[in-house]
Amino acid sequence: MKKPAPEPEAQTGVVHVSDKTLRAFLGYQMKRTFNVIQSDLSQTLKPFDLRMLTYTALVLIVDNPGLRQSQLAEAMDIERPNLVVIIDELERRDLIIRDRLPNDRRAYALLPTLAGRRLCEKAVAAAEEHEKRLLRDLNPDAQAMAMKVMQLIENNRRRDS
Amino acid sequence: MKKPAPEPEAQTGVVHVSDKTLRAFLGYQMKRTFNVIQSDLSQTLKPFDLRMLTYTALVLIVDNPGLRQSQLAEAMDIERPNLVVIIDELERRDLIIRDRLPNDRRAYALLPTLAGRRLCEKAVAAAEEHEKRLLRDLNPDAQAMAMKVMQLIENNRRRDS
DNA sequence: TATTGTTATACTCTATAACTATA
DNA sequence: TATAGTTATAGAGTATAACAATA
Repeated sequence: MKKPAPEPEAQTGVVHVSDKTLRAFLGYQMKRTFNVIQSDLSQTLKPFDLRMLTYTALVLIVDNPGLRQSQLAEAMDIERPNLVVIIDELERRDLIIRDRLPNDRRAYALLPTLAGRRLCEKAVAAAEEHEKRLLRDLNPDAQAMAMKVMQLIENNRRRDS
Repeated sequence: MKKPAPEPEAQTGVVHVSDKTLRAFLGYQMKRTFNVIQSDLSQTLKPFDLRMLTYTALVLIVDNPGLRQSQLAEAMDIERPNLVVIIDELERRDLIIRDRLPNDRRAYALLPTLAGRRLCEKAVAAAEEHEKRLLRDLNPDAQAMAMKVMQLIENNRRRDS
């Protein structure tokens, strides 16, 4: 983070953020970085006709066959109503099925189809490439550290509201 | 990251993500973490009637008086049309002004008002508290490392598209 | 009475094309 | 012809309340 010349009406296109402000501004860098990951991943998943949300849902169902919608929504950190259309889409494309639980007929067990598993495998391989590209400058220690930092932040989530 | 028992139809509420999948899934943890930061910051900014976008714009204008809208949009990583309503709102609340540049009458210099500076100061102080809370388990080294990781990822953004 | 999935709905954020006024 | 800001608009993603079926 170099400091550009602080003339007020600079036409350079370089925007200055003071150290004080930046320190108080985790969300600023976080959002920029997430935008990069999100748009890169979207491009990567386009050939499979998957978005980040449908991809995430599919991966989690393949990894956790029998998952209920409410559990999946919690894992994806989205509200239950918003998951419905995602599951609808995956089911319409015969990538997963909703299987009524015999012991609780309110809920569905979400199961991947064979086609779902196959598409998932290909999409995960592509996503691995995408991540390798984005993380190419980072040694495994730095990657692990970044993961740990994110998990710690998540654990400090507000309990209220 | 402990491994929960991998029974397929677990009712435990714990969702399993295999190591292989997780490794290929930076966006998954990133999104969860960003959600936490975003919703916590939104709560924090509510008393000031600011959202993350209006807050970011205000901070950057206070730090870079005379900025043009196109520069600000680039800094915020959003499209120019989407910035207009944000600037409209800040101007309507007399937190900033649009000042025509005499040498290029197409563009505006964005300047904070006194009220804008004051609100910004208070909001930044609140945001600092918010960040301290989320980062309380992290030593400065880990924080700096996480920042560096995010910047490196951002620098690997796709050039195409 | 509580929970699962659902519908409807509203709001925010994002992305694109086309316009205006200036350069 | 190109650029800065704008308008209009469409599409994602998100959040909440209310409902039917089931527990």
